[in-house]
Amino acid sequence: MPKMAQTADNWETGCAMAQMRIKDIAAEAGVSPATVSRYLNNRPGQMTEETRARIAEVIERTGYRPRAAARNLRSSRTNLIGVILADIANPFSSAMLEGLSASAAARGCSLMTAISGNDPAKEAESLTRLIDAGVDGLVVNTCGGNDKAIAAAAGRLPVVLLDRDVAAGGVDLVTSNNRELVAGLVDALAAAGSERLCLLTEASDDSPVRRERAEAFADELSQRGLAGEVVTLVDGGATGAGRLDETIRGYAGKRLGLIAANGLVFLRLTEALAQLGPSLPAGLKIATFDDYPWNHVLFGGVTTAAQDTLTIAERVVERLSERIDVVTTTVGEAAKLAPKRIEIPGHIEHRASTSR
Amino acid sequence: MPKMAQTADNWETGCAMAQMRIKDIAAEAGVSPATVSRYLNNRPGQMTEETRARIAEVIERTGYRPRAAARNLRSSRTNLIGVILADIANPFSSAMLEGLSASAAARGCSLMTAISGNDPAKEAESLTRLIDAGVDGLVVNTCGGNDKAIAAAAGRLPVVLLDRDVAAGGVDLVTSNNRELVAGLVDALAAAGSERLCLLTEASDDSPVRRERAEAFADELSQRGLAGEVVTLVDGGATGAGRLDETIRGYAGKRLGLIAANGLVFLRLTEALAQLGPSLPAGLKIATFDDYPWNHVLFGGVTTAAQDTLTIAERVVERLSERIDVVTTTVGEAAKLAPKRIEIPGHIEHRASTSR
DNA sequence: CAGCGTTTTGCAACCGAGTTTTTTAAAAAA
DNA sequence: TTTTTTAAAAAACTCGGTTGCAAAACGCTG
Repeated sequence: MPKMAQTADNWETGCAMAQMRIKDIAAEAGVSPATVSRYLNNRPGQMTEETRARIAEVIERTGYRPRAAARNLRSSRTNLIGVILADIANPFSSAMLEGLSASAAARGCSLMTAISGNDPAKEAESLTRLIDAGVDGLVVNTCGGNDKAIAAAAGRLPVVLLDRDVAAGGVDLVTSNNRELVAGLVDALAAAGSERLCLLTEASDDSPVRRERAEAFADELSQRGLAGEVVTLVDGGATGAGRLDETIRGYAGKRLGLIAANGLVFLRLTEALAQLGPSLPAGLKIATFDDYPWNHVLFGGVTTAAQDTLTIAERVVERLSERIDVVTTTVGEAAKLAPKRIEIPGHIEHRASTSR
Repeated sequence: MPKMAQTADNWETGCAMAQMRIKDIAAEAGVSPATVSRYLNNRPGQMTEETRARIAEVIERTGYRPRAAARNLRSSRTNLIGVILADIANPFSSAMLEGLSASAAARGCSLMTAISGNDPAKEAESLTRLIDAGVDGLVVNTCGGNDKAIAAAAGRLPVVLLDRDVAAGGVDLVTSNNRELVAGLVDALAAAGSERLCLLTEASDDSPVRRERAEAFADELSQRGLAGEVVTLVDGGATGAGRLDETIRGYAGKRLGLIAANGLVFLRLTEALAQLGPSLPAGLKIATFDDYPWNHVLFGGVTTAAQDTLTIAERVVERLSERIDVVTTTVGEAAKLAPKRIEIPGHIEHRASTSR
């Protein structure tokens, strides 16, 4: 029987024994560190079943775990995915984080997260901090204002954008099919009898997503020959409530249909409508983006454009993995994968707020 | 002028230049790697102001960043904090994540996050995965069922529990002062004229937090001589709605006051009440834990026990840092810090639902 | 049993920064 | 000018796995 490795036993406490190194395992199993390493990584050179079993036994018994830092240094791979989120308070973001976490874990990766809170400076800082930490790739839900830095990062390591694109393009992007979702909501409102539609937006949101939704909205209206407009409901202070009142009163009794461009706008809309009563004014129909749990409850259920967050997350990680594999497999020059835009279809949850 | 280091320039693209190493910087600045290292870490040996400036210039110009993996290996410190969250959909968790992220960043640390989704198996897996990744410390918002594994982890590296304790104790815990919050809500309802109070709970939630709140509730009632009880509102399916109806009807007109033990329960409560009308039935007062954005909106505003998530997050990171410093500073035996329970006071948001 | 191909295994050189020790140079004192 | 004191920089070794190369062990055939 091979003698106990020096560092394995701690006579003092018996509990907090010193960390074992691969060479300790090797010594105890009577093989070389290289062999243990090959065992741990399933490397080409097959080893005797007997050797394999002996190593397995020692590792099992000692509870040995290889030190990640040493591994990273040699292989320059960390199995870490960096994630930068603009606004974690948004349920879309938290659902996304859960999905990313699961998809990454399924591939043996962990997530390093940073939250910019919609502050470009923080986002830039997170970008460098995560890259410095050595993440293998980055998922960025950008708040805007760092397009150049993000593009530069994408030139240095795999980057996949989440939901929001950068102006110049050229970086992988996974997003919902916003045009279809807008069409779906317009459908629902039109079917509910709305004659004039408003898309309610937020002044501070100048993201590509908002613009895409606004464009799609305008296109849908003209294609169907419907009347309507884009209204900035949320504009810093409480001015929005007045503006909404105006909008609603202006069209009172005229079969108005409202679409909240995101969850925050919907929240404000609800606030404003609450003064009018518990159920919707007669003839008023509403629908919203972002599937908050409260959408089931308010007004007896609000028709919602729901994004398929789980699939989006899965595809993000999948695409990132592709890029990571390419980078580690091929050499510099040939490692160019063409940027790709991936749209994941969402679906419309039809609820009471757009019933006839 | 010192000649360009070999790896610094890339004639091909000019953009993706090879990573520089500390020795390249040293060569270019005409000093030794050790000197650059001392510069980077502000080590004791003072160097000539001129040397310092030259190194700074080269680092600035080349955009050199030390490789974290190499650093980690040598120092066995990663500046990574592992975070395991039970349920990210809960706004408490997402707010906490934002706070932790900010507090950690302020200390130069990044967060590695894992989400258990209230699954003990996933939690256990996350525990080992994060520890294997080499985090300096762990923040755990446990879903339960892993008390032994968590205690064992706490014996190996700094661990601070968030909100939910483990049965055996012995691990640092940061939590809200739930007893005070319960007292505050009872106060608010009593002041609003409620004569009989119900604490509405969720059957599947068997956490120490729920138990603490239930106990505090019972204590408050007996101290004030108020009538009341704990009612399980949410119990898997829709049975809860019926149970609530029963409760409300049973006390109709008797000045009932309801407290939702958490946000999910409150959501179900809202659902059930929605059928009765937009505003609360006469004489019924409600209050809830968990400060969701919707609490401002529903019923004209719902009185809420709000936790001070930012402070909780800050104290968690602070405490974890203390432990990390102790571990890295002192040797094994002396590194025992007594476990500590830190309670952060929250506050009551008084809103329309408990007005007289 | 020699000869040859195949697998298993060990040696030793890494990865890149940090740290201790030694050497060299410069400044101060004699 | 020479010797002593002090500081700055170079060289050498460390951290703990990984990996190219080559030697050793093994199995098979003639």
